[in-house]
Amino acid sequence: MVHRRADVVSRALDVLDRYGLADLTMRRLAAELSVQPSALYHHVPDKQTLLGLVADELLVRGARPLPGVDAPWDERVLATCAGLRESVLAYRDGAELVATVSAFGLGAHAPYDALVDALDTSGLPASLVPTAARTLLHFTYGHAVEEQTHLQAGSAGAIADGPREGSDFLAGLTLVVDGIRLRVGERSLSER
Amino acid sequence: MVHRRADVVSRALDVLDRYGLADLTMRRLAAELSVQPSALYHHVPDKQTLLGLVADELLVRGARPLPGVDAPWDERVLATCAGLRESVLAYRDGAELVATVSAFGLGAHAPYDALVDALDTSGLPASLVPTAARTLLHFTYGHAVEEQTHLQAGSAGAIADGPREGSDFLAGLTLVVDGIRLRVGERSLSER
DNA sequence: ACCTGAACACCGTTCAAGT
DNA sequence: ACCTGAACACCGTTCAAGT
Repeated sequence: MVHRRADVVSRALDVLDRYGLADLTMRRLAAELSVQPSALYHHVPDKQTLLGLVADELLVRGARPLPGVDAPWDERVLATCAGLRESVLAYRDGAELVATVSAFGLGAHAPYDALVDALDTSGLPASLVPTAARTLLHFTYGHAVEEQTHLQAGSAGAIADGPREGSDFLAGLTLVVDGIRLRVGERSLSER
Repeated sequence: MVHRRADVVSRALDVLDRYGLADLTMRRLAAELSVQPSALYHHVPDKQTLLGLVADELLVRGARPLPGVDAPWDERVLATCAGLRESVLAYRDGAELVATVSAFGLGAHAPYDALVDALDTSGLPASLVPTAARTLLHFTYGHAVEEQTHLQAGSAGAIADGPREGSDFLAGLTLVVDGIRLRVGERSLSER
């Protein structure tokens, strides 16, 4: 059976969703493709790179139409973070995968770029835009990883824990970066 | 050579700092203690638990005197987050270890408890205190992991990247949780 | 171009047995 | 109580060789 890189990546995403990140091994993936483990290295240089590609594929599949560039900046920011959260929660261990890949710079650059793009029209000084974008990603990933950990623990019965409010995501979140208020969800931005 | 659990944990922390999280293996640690890998299971049920103990030991060693309970709540919050950041940055891969352990509920409960404690005196409605505490931890861990990734990449020469501003941590950060402003560094807290 | 087969250098964990 | 020795069931990756 002959495969291409895209087959390997989409099959890997499938394995991730069905068995989890810990079971997404090169050997498991190879077996799933009815191929020897070594054959994977014809399509991908190493596992690290593969995970980056899987994260990007996950994000592409979860992508929804975002507000246009003419929309208010805070709507764009909120839609980007909320969409990101929805995308990573849609796949088993998706939050951990994307957060890891992002931290190591192996992929998942699109959300950062989208945030920078939206923040560029916010009136926030350009020098603070990267910090603000990273702060929003920190919160979004951190929150999503925790949500997913508890959601999955609940369904697997691994951790016995109280129920979880799931709807507080970015609810009225305001970040102030160096004295600049950056409110998400209400479009206010005031200095000092 | 006879060991106790404390010896295993502190040696593990030593291996973490010298060789990194990826090289903190049961076999490596055993070799470091001049013992067979199986001997470790006399002191610790599994690796997961060990990592939790190592994270807690790291936090204990990095602990500094915090403002007392009579101090302003925002000073206490800021000191907790800043101290947490300092502690995890002081050990190689410390941020990743503590963040992971914390996400999986295997340890590192002290910072969360300290934040809840401080926020209890902030005037924030009690029902929002857990969310606020988790939000602050998300930001602190996310920021620290990213700082450390880039710091270590720079010193190892693995990733070539621009220089990094290191002093923007919690600088004027305000979080608004459900309409309640929670400003850190200036002790304001206003509703709506 | 795509894959096999075999090997290398590792993992975490278990368990009977020793002192 | 603390540890050894040996095994089990895995890893990621390389590389010569096949079609």
